[in-house]
Amino acid sequence: MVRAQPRNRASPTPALSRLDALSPLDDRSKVAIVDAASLSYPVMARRELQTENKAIRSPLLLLDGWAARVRVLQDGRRQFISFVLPGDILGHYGFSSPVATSTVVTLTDVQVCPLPESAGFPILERAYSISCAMDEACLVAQIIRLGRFTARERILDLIIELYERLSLAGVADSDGFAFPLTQEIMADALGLTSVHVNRMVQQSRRLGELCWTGGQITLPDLPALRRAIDRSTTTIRPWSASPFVPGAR
Amino acid sequence: MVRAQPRNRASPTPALSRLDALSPLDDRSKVAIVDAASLSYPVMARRELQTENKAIRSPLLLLDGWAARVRVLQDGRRQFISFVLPGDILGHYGFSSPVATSTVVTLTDVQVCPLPESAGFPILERAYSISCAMDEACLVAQIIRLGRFTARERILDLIIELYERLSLAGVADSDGFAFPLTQEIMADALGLTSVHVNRMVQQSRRLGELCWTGGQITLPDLPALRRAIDRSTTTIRPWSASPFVPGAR
DNA sequence: CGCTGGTTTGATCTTTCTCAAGCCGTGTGG
DNA sequence: CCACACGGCTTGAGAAAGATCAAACCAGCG
Repeated sequence: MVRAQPRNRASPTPALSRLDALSPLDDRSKVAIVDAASLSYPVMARRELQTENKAIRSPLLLLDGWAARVRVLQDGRRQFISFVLPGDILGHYGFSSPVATSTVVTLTDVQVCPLPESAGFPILERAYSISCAMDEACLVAQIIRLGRFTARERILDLIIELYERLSLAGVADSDGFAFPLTQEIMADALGLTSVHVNRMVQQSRRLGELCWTGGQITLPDLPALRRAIDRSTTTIRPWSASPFVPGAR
Repeated sequence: MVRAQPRNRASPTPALSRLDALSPLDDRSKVAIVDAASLSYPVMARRELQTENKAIRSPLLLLDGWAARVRVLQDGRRQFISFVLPGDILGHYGFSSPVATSTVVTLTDVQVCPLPESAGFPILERAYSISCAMDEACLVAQIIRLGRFTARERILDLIIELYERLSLAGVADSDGFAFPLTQEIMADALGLTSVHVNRMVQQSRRLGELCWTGGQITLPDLPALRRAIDRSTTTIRPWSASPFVPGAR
């Protein structure tokens, strides 16, 4: 059966690459993703994909572009909660909750498609479940940044996280990646002002740890950066680092 | 069949109360909880219930006492990620991850028991799933606090959240509740120093919005507080509060 | 050419941290 | 019964990180 091919159909590659990296997919799952991607449609920047407390139309798969979970306080203060990158899942909460827990806005023009149903696809289900665990890990990372990192650490740590997530989706190469965030958005993600973000970024540029121009970022020495910042979710530390050591800061 | 009754067995009531409030339980589920509670055992304060990157022995149900998810950086900075209260579930991640994503320490002496299996209990499964969604909502709330709230707002907002969660488990009454956290722990949860927490708490006491003595807290005018702080996860706001209003802070 | 959105810079102010000491209640061993 | 050690709370003075306000700059674009 020949399916009509919509022009401008988004590539399923980032989603395939990411989900497959999280948990190896079988052919059936891959076909499901490719099929879903053929139903992709574009959404312009600055549109709400999901609105807090409103029903979720259907869980989505982001195929291309960037989005973010955000909350805006009554007095206008804005906090970006997390970023949604190509290959990420949106609005899929185990099996409860027909209601969105937060607003999701597009930061760039994006391509989305309905998320393939996982019922009866244990392999796909597993991938979704791991994706969900990753989301949680990102929230935790965000808490650590906001709670205990300095401005400079916050900025670099977030950039590294985004870089690593983009790599998973195969949309970053070792010598740089497209970075569509403005300094103001960074500020509202990191609990800072854009002025301060700017000054810290400049400092990092001067130190040669960060090249950021024209929506492109390169990290000249990623391993060194990872060491400088405490990016050690995966590190096992000795007893001395017990949560109850006194004199900690 | 008469089961031997261990002395000092913890009450299943908070867990029952909380889970039933999240999603009404049937008798079968209640029996499962009560049975599990009969297997409860005590753990002293300042012990690790779960260690980051170590295998999870088995998912747990906290029956009594307080615990917290925490991360400690190499240089000793400590961040409490979230608090675990009576009736809360621990180490249950959909069906993936045999590995703990963060360390959980007891803050007081606690009583825990193995979490009843939910396989084949759709009703229990649903309650767990909602509990899990609540956990996520708490992480998001924590991000908002750390990112965009002032010190005073952070403190009051966290106290209100804990009060509301304790109410769900039925272990808080309108005129106050037991509050075992030290100001230092509050500080490490809120990204502040204990000195500053102390000063802000005193200010709130002077203003009469908070009574906190001897491990007991009362909130004389909760509705007013909720209004003063932006605690409006549940509020639907008009278009003007779009994530992209300019001039926001 | 003149907007527009984003970045950069400077000067000043505020919040929060740091360090250091004192206080207070509780429990413990002499 | 007292001394004192301990954990947690309180207070003060000075320092630093980050916010605020305001203006200039700069590139892309209609």
